[in-house]
Amino acid sequence: MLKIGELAQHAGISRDTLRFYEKHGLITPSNRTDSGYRLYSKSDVLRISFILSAKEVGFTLNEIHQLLELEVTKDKKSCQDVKEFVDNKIQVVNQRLIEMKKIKQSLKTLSVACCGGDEPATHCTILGALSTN
Amino acid sequence: MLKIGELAQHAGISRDTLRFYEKHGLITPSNRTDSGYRLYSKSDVLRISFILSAKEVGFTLNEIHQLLELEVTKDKKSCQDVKEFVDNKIQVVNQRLIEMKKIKQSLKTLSVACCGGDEPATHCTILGALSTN
DNA sequence: ATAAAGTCTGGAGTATAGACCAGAGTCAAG
DNA sequence: CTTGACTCTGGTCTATACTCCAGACTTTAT
Repeated sequence: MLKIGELAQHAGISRDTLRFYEKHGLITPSNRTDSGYRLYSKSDVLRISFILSAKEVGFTLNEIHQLLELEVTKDKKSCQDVKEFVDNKIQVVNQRLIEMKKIKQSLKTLSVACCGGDEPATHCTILGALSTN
Repeated sequence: MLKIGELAQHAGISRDTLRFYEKHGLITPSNRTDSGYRLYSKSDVLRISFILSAKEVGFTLNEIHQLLELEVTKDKKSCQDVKEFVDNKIQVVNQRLIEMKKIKQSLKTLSVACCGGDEPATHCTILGALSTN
């Protein structure tokens, strides 16, 4: 079990951020010491790592909350509902992947095209790089 | 030349957002009518589309501003500086691509694993899907 | 010619995601 | 057994990226 400072350091975020996530229902420490210190388990660590990945990918904390709440319990929420929600998120991710590859290509063009040559200046701005792709 | 409302509709954003971007130096309409209405050219449209792509990819408006300002003029800013900046952004994009693919895999697992079967419940949450990847 | 729709500037308000601080209690080392 | 590092709660503050007026002017459609 990790104390808040340990988890924070491990995850590369601040203690305040962990408490902030807790206040917004994204994570609750598995235990507390008698004196009230938060104690985080391995699965808490996994959960935090998911939250950070999802954030990096562009999901809001609100969306991440929804993703974490998803549970196909077969009675509470129909499997189909979950599937729809998730498939929708997959579409979003796919769209972002496409955008990301476009941007990456432009950046690469910009990176290699302009150094040490008489490249036309049109390739030497991000917009120039964009329009040649 | 497009008026602000036309460009807004075309780009799928609001007029206010366009004015907001202008205020923050991301774009300036190529022209104005005599009465002061903004007029946007084709290259303005391209610029907006870049801004939106870059935003989707997770860059802040500030970073996008920097990207748009990049110009290898060989005297003002050394080519090497630009290259470093851009290569750094490429690294960021690459990292996000990795995270994105992880998340996508988890979502896919979640999408297919839980409907119509006696799948173990551990596969039916996002964290369950995550840990099996 | 007039009404509706669009645009202008300037400023205030909102949502998100934290960061920071105060005052009090807790723990670990010397 | 005290000192320094850590944690607690509750609250305020900040940056980012919009969003929404208000009041005035312009354009477009009938």
